Amino acid sequence: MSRRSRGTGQVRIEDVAREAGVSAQSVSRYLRDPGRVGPATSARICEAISAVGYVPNLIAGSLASNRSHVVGILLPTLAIPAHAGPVEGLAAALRDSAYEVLVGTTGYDAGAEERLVRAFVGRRVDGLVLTSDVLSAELRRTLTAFAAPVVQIWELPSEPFDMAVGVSNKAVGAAVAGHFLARGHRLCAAVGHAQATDTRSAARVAGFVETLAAAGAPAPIRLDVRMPEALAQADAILARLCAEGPPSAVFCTAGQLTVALHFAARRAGLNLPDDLALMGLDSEFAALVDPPLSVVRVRTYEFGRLAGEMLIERLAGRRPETQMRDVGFEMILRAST
Amino acid sequence: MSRRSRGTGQVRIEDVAREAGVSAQSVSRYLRDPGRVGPATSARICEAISAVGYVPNLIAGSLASNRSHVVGILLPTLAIPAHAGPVEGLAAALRDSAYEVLVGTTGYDAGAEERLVRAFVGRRVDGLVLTSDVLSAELRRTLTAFAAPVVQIWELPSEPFDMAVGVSNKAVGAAVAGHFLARGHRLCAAVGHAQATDTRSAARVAGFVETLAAAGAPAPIRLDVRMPEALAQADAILARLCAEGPPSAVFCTAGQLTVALHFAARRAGLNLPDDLALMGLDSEFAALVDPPLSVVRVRTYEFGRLAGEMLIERLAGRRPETQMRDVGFEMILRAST
DNA sequence: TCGTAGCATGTTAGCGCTAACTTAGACGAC
DNA sequence: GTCGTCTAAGTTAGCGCTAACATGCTACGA
Repeated sequence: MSRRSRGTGQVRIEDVAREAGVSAQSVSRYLRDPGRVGPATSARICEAISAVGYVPNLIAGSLASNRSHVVGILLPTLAIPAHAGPVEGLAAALRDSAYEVLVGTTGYDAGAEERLVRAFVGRRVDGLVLTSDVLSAELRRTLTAFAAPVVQIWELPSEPFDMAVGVSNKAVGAAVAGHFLARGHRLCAAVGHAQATDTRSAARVAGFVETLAAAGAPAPIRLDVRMPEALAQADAILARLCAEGPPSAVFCTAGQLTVALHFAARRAGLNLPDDLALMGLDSEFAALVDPPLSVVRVRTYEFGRLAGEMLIERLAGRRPETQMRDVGFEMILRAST
Repeated sequence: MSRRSRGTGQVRIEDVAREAGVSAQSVSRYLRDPGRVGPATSARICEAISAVGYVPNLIAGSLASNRSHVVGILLPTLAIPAHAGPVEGLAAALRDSAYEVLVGTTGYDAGAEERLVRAFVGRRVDGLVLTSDVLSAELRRTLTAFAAPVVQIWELPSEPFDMAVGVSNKAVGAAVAGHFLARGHRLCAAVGHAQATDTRSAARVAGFVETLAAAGAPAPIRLDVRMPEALAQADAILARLCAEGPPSAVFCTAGQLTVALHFAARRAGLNLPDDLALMGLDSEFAALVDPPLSVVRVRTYEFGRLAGEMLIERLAGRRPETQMRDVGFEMILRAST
């Protein structure tokens, strides 16, 4: 069974080679591309591997080949399905390529992001997926020196570092504003995310505000909330909005809070959409509540999947035809607006 | 700035050593434990590092020290917050320990699990967190040979491989059944998860069924559904349950489906809890719907956090006092039951 | 004065693998 | 027969770091 040697006591490639009566290099070749060794050798190596119970040491391989076969992804949190989506997409895209996914969560903290990028660079990841559209000068310097492919996801940065996959969050906000205007709303409200590093939420609100202004509507009521605490305070948030207006339509970019506001509005005796129109980003329950919620759907899984594909292209030495991909969004209009 | 050498063109520890006028070993010592070099040397090394822009190659370090400083975690999917929780918890527990988290999603596929474990073993992870309570003989063999600490999370296995953090899913089901019985329900229903490898959902249903049987209640109606597709078919699922009973109480262990069933029941004109009692696992919306849902809360974040702590203990050469930790659960009784 | 203990630092020898080069042999064109 | 070409395999020399051992120095009690 397991044939030990000195050192760390691991079964090494040389143990396989000895067992099969070939050189270590042939075993190495067999493992990375079986077609490059003869059929008889191939068979003997295959047998030898299971005979000695060999599991290649990918760390040693990484050092020798200068390829870690690991891709890193940084995101604010995994607790929100919209952020977990890209990780799933990335893992799916890399599944058949012998790449593994290293995950770092920043908790919306820019300092944590820089620390994690340094840790990932230290591990010599072959590619990096970031959830920030603006990078500090320090970070750009680190990444430039590192020279690995980088994909920024979620937003389409005005100054992309390398590649990007995302959506124009500003366009999302503008589309919602356009929809509200078309329905005849004038005084609107926007509920955003209070995390300063969540530039995506800020961009959606900005697009919303600008479009209303351009149409001559009054400036919308604005409120920024902290998630997930705000979920339990939906009644108070709704009351604050109404106290300043009340608005006839609310755009909520803070994830699940939209559904919570829906319940709060019903508890307050408001009829949707006549007393209040409500729209937000997609969530699992948006279609289930009564009346069902109009939403903007952004396919975040695709962010990760496409990022993975672009990284693979680059790591294979090819240059993807597009460096910046807009996944777009979908307005799903239901009874709440 | 960057001082290149031959080879891969990276800045190496030796470049720092030359710049600081010390040996490479001193730089290595400084990096891992600054207290082990003299203060003057320390200062010169620190300057030299930023002067040459050095980022240690952790891959080379791993090979030499036989410690990867990476921990792997395997889970069925990240799309469900209950499964993303442990990853966050693990990352949080490891944050200050210079360990990174390698994530693998199996999609409830046992084959994928074995593949991923092999890939993680190949990367020589220092520890492993698994979301399975039963391991195949093949897997046990691989892990035994690998000899790294392993924590199984979610369920408390009858035959733990090494360490475990979880909850007795059977006790969860039993507690819900007990609650239903105490409220006078006789004919109940259990909606579970159709994925064969989701033994956690199966255990909850089993505990539920056994407790009802022990109390002499009729065998509950049982239904297994596929998630997340079932979310959109809540009306049909409710209709099927009612056609076979109707039951007076439903225990739904399939995540978010409980909330969807709640809406379906209201659409069907049923009053909760008089016409139908409904209870499930916790979700963000359970408290928000009307009437609010009774739930069982399981702190999955703690699974990951405690698993991380136990791994750190073991990796530091200590033996955690308990090898198996029951995080327990909480029954939150609201108006739906 | 010596011995030895303790600390800071240097030297040596790999960790397990693969890139790059080398060799051996088969085959066919001329 | 000679040469070049091709394929399959072996040989050599690291990848960048750290464990383990070696060295040199200072301090201090007997």
